[in-house]
Amino acid sequence: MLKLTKKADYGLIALKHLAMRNPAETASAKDIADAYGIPLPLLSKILQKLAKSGFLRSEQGTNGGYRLARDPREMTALEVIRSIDGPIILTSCFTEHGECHHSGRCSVREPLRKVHDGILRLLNNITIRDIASEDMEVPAPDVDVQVYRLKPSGLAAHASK
Amino acid sequence: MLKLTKKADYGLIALKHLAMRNPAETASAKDIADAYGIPLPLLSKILQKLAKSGFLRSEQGTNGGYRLARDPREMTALEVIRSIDGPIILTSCFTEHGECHHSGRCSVREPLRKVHDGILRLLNNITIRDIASEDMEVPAPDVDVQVYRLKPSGLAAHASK
DNA sequence: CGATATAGGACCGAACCAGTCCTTGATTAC
DNA sequence: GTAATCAAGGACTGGTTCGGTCCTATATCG
Repeated sequence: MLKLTKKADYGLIALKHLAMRNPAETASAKDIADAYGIPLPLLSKILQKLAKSGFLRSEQGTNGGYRLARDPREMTALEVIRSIDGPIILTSCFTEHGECHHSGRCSVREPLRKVHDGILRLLNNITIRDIASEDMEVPAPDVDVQVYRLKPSGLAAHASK
Repeated sequence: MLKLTKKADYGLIALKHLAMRNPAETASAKDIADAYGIPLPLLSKILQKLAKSGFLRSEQGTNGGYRLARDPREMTALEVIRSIDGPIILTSCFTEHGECHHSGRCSVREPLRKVHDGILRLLNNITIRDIASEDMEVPAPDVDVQVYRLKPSGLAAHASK
């Protein structure tokens, strides 16, 4: 039902945390876990993944921890989420490389691919730096270019379970 | 991992199917299930839900079945998905009504809300009619307004599990 | 009546998510 | 050298959700 995993959340939180600090100092997994109430062993694995994916540089030993490996402006939410959760697949009809195993029968594949690409684009246009900058009141321009043509009931409507 | 459920897929497929037929005739759940290889009892419940949500009108008895209850231009993918899968919540930090139970600690809530709204907008801008029109090569204009500013590696990159 | 429909409750296996536990190994402080 | 502090990573578990099946009840037409 179109939800991000908590791991992805935690990963973004951690990266934001690191992006807002002096890049010279490291923060340990425990520091971050404590700061946001995230279970330490869980966060550890997320940070390990982010390190392996090249977002973080890790330092072992006393006073070790993690620091950003790249400029936060060069880390998109899309990359981060993909590195933690794996590829984003809107519908099982296509993997990120395409191909539906249902052959030609899945008639909504192409329309949904548009949505899929739109979501990727959305996530790709948000960087860790955007997230770390406190005043997201003025969002990245091209994220909000689209006309907000919702009907009054649109977003407020709430489908009962 | 940001995936639509198969139920939502099936629901969209069914609505598209109905939208492309003569609105005077009904199609039974079995017809649709057979046409797309969807398990009948599963599809039945989806159609029931869609009927209860006002997308379909159902007719029981021999030669019964389903027909669209409204103009397909007035049914958005967002409404359909919500009616089948329930509310879309990008992150557990906020329900569709807002409110994070982690109080102030979840620092990425606001940035993610932008993504969340973007996705809703995306889905809200696609109608069943859009999906049913075969030539989606020319997509709804405001869905694709955004600049496609992906780095070369962007969409192709594939995060290993 | 009997065939064909929808309506809907109960149930089940598999997958995945979130989280825990435990061990290993590197680095620094003492 | 030893202890403390850190990351690395494998194994496991409880819970939830998803996808799907089964079965019964009810409505409608021939």
